[in-house]
Amino acid sequence: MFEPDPVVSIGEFSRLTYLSVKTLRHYHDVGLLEPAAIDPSTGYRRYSLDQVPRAHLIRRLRDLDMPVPEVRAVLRAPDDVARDATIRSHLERMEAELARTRGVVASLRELLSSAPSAPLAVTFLDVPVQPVFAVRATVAALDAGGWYADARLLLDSALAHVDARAAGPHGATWAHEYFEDERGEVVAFVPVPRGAAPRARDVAAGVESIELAGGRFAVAEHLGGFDDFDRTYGALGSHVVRHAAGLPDAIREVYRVGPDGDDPSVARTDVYWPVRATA
Amino acid sequence: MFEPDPVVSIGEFSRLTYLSVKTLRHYHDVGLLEPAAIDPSTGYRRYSLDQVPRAHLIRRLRDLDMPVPEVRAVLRAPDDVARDATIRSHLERMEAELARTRGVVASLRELLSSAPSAPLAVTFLDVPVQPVFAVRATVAALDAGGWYADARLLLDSALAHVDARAAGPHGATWAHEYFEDERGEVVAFVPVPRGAAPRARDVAAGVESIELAGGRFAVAEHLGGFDDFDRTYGALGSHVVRHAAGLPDAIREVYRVGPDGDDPSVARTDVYWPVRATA
DNA sequence: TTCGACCCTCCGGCAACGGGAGAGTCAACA
DNA sequence: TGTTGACTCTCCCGTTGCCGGAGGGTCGAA
Repeated sequence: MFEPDPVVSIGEFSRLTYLSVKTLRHYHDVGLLEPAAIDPSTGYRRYSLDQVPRAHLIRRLRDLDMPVPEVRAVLRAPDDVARDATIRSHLERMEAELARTRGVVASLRELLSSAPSAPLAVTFLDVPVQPVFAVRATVAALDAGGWYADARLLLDSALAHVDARAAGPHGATWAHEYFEDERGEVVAFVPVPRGAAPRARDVAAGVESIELAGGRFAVAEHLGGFDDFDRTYGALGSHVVRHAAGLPDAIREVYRVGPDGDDPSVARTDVYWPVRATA
Repeated sequence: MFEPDPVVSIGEFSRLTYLSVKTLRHYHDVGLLEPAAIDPSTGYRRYSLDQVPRAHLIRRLRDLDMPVPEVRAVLRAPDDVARDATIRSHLERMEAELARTRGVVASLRELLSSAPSAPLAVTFLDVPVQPVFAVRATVAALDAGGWYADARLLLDSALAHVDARAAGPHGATWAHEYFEDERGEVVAFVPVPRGAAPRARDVAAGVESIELAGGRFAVAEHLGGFDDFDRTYGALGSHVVRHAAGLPDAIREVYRVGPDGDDPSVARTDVYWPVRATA
């Protein structure tokens, strides 16, 4: 007694799955959920009842804004381990996004609290050439956080193997295109004593030994996390526009005090904005 | 000594605001942030430094996914009260969204927990005609929650004024198009004793006195909140496909036990799926 | 003058569908 | 056996908030 699973029309399947007819057709087009059969003469889609659970899974994943290609990966996962890994990584991204959102909300409140934003203290400094270990890449703004964390690990590792202390706090330079296109060259660096050279294997991993150019900079201290960086940039850049002439060189940040675990409010960053040397 | 605020090029303004050049041009197009001046011969945009704080505010609101028209409303708000109201309502929507997401995650875990989902108990019932007070509307799936809450208030108010008890728990019928197009006619109802009639003023508010058609239904009980409704529908509908013939009439839900505040797990809903009467 | 960096305006594309037109199909009732 | 009326099909375009790129003008310092 073999009883095949009955098939239903797209409208009926829609009621069984809470997916709209349009959506079902779309999932067919993109290969997420192929009908069990298609009438060759009329083109009518026929869905089998055993496709219902699969549709329910798709619905949940899509409700969590998982991108369609990823949903496809989950559905095609060879085993539960691979499947759960994909799902978990998506949930982690959602967590990260939530944390970011919380930061932005806090920063928004701050901005609206009408504390007339203490006028930023800006000083002009002539900075000498600085030997550093550096890791360089063209990075999109969205990836910058993760990329910098990796780069920093590389730098620390290189540093640990040359029997020298860092000659100052970590930092990074950010090219103009990074701001204008949300993607540009970034150089993560850590100052080293003159003459220090990384091991060949660190060089192979991407660590360079270079010198940061010296010159004149307008400098301001940024307090707190990344969500408020724009305010310091705005104030510092405005100051430069008013009182000096900017240069097309990369902006430099020096992370004197990092965030304390989850609390970004203790962070201290010096922002160096390159300006024309006064004659 | 009047010193006008300096103006800067779009690229420089981009650095002051952390907004990409493309984005700034886009905000110009959609009227979010008009440059302070435009060179009539070259078309070059010039931004004034005093536009920086406004740009920062826009950035934060957009980072919270506030739609552009709403951002515009915030910027044009006549006073801080109106402005904060718009922002608060957006934050509330984000909270609601977050709650929904949590529900979906829980429901996803449940689905994946491989508890082989106890086979749903389905019974067939012949239901008599039922007089009800009803509120009727064509509703989109996204608005259904809020709409039903309002409708229920109307029904309860109508009921309170006719000196009659409800003759059964609240419920609603959902037309086929509601599932197929994510938008369709919904009738919220509460059973009343035969002969009860609402006040004229409740009628004016949208309350009708009608009779729900009787007939044969496949009935199953759904446990818990809305995020899992698709599973009950899937199981119930599949059962109908296998053992009866469905009808194009609206599906009926009876909310026997509602969610307990934030806890949807105690809710009990009977789902009535119309089927052809057995001859 | 000349070069490279900067700026302009289109035009097209993205994700994941929804709306709607125009036309073919199906099933139940008369 | 028609004849509805509900159902389904395939395009094609629109949505939101930008990004990428082409093709071409502008600016400023050497």
